[in-house]
Amino acid sequence: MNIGEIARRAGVSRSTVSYALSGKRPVSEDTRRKIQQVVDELGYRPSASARALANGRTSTIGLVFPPAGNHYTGMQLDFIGSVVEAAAAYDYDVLLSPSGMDSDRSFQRLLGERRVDGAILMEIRLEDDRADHLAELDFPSVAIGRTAHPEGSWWVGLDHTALVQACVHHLADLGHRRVAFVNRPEQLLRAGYESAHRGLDGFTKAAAERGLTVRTYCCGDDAASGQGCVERILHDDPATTALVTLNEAALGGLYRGLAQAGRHVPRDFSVTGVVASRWAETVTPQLTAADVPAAELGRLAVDLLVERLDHPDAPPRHHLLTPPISLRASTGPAGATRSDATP
Amino acid sequence: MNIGEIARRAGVSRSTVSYALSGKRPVSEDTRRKIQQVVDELGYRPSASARALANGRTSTIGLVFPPAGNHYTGMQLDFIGSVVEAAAAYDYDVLLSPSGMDSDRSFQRLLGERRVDGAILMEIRLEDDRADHLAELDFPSVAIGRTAHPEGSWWVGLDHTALVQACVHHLADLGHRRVAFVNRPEQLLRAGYESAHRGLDGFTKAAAERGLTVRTYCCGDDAASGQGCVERILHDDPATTALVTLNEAALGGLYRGLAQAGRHVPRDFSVTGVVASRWAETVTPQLTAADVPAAELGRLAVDLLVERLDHPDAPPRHHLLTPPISLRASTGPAGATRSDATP
DNA sequence: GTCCGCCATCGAACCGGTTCGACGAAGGAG
DNA sequence: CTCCTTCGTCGAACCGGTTCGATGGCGGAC
Repeated sequence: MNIGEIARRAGVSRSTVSYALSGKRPVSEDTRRKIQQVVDELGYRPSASARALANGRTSTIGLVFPPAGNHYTGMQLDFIGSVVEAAAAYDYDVLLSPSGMDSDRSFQRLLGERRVDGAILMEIRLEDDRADHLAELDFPSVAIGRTAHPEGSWWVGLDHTALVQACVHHLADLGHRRVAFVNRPEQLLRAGYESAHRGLDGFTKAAAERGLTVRTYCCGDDAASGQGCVERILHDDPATTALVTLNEAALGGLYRGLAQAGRHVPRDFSVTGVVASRWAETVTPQLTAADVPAAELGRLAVDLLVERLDHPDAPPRHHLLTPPISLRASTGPAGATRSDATP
Repeated sequence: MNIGEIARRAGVSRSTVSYALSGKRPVSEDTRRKIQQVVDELGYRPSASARALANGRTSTIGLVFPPAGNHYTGMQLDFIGSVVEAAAAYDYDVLLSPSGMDSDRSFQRLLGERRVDGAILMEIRLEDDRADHLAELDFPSVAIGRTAHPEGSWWVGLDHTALVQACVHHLADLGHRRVAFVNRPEQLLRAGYESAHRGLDGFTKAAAERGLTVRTYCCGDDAASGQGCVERILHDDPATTALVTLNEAALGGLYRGLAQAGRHVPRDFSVTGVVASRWAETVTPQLTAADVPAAELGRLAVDLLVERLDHPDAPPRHHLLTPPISLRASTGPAGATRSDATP
């Protein structure tokens, strides 16, 4: 079942078989047919390991994501799916690598043992040692998200700052004056996760611009935390009439918390944020939100990585996406009937 | 940066380096130290491709899941995460393969090109050509789910029949007499997806046992379909007071449909089913459901696969899980106030 | 002092492909 | 008829590890 066996049965040399299959040198029509026939007969496929060893490319890309400790969110799922699909279109396989730190064993495997030709990094931090490490080695990679200093590197990302700003302006336009921000978990914020930081920046900036009274919260990635977070918000400032969130996984909990506090969405309270559309459509009322185009980001990341692999000297490229807010049903004008507004 | 370089710098032969690092033959303490020092200095790591070629094992397992066309559900995400994590603990990498059919290009890559040592199959069908193909080749694999004839093969799975039966009995015990079943999409049922079939069987069987009046529905994997499905249910039989579902992704839509029809959960209408706990807890009221232990299934699948790889002649093993129903807040006694019950 | 055995190390072959340089036959130009 | 190309094919080297059999040096037993 190796190339020598094919060569013998076809009555030619191993190199001829190789050339016939790769087309890298001309082979006479007769021999080509003969070889192809033997190959088809035996169902021969060249060994990926041998090929990788010989030409130094594995035809595999690594997808590096954080360890499972914190739950995966729906966004991450969509990324993974679209990356795999896009990679398959370019004839690349995808190797999953759960990796937190730079010194990580799994990360070392990918790079040190040369298991992959390139890597896609998820869940980028503003100061990201994995990204720094890859840049240092000049290892082909594309980040999903951008670090504090993205110059000279390849990435695709969402303009979280602008997105959250748009959410705040949307609420301010509706007349909301007291707004809360529900961020990702505190440990992620402290670790420097890009979306958490830039989202928070955008929130603070836009709130200042519009002269809003705001509070910001961190919230665990699950329903119970979301519910608790709403309780904190309404306890800290019962006059709050709206919130903006980046936290997809807490969304259901946020809604539950509001319902239990007797706040009707959107009549008494508006909710918006940055969330993948399939999750925005799951809650009732459906969430008015900047839809995260996770699948598109995944596809673009693969496009960029393949370009970088094909042209090692190409100048860095990136894509910064700013999807519009999809108006659904979770936001409305402030100052409608609210029980505790008229004591 | 290859083993020859290490050997030269340490003043020994390549084989000695190999033995020093693998420990497969004794090496004097002095040489071992010298070699280790050079290795550390240069940060040497043996090439995975070369090693795979030499000893015929890639230290990689393939995770085969259906193409992205149909959305991924939360369950699948949890599987992927836990499989990757469990595999890492055994020093295996995970290669993702989107694969529908047996003749699939991607599937051929995995097997034909020997990219992986073994495979884990997700989304098993009762008659599954991928599973048959693997069994025929005697290729080490573990299925998540079991085919119609699982004898002699390795698998982990959920007893969907028993789980759905438990749901039906729970509803019947509460006095519900007219119950609907919301299954996965019709195309998946027709394709023979195991969970859809066994779940339906369990539903039909238990309903007959308890003498219930039932209807069964297929429902797309998204919120809009769920909402539409509830409309169909209430149109077909307005006296329906409960439903059982396997369809995680439609859950939010089911709730919305009920709310829009003026049915309060759980006062007017009970909802239950088989759903991962994190999703059951997202909706309000939280779903009483048999919690799918996706992470545990993933881990067990890896355990079994590794065992099979280590002991090629071991007899087939499997794990059939039947998690209990978690009582939450979405079911209640039938026959409470219902507007259209008293015209 | 000689012989035996063990331990540590080495050299060579092998895994299964790719690729380069060379070589022989056929065909065209002179 | 010879010379020079061109085309198709072959053999050998190489990618970077692993593994087997062989070899050399040393110490202990007699």
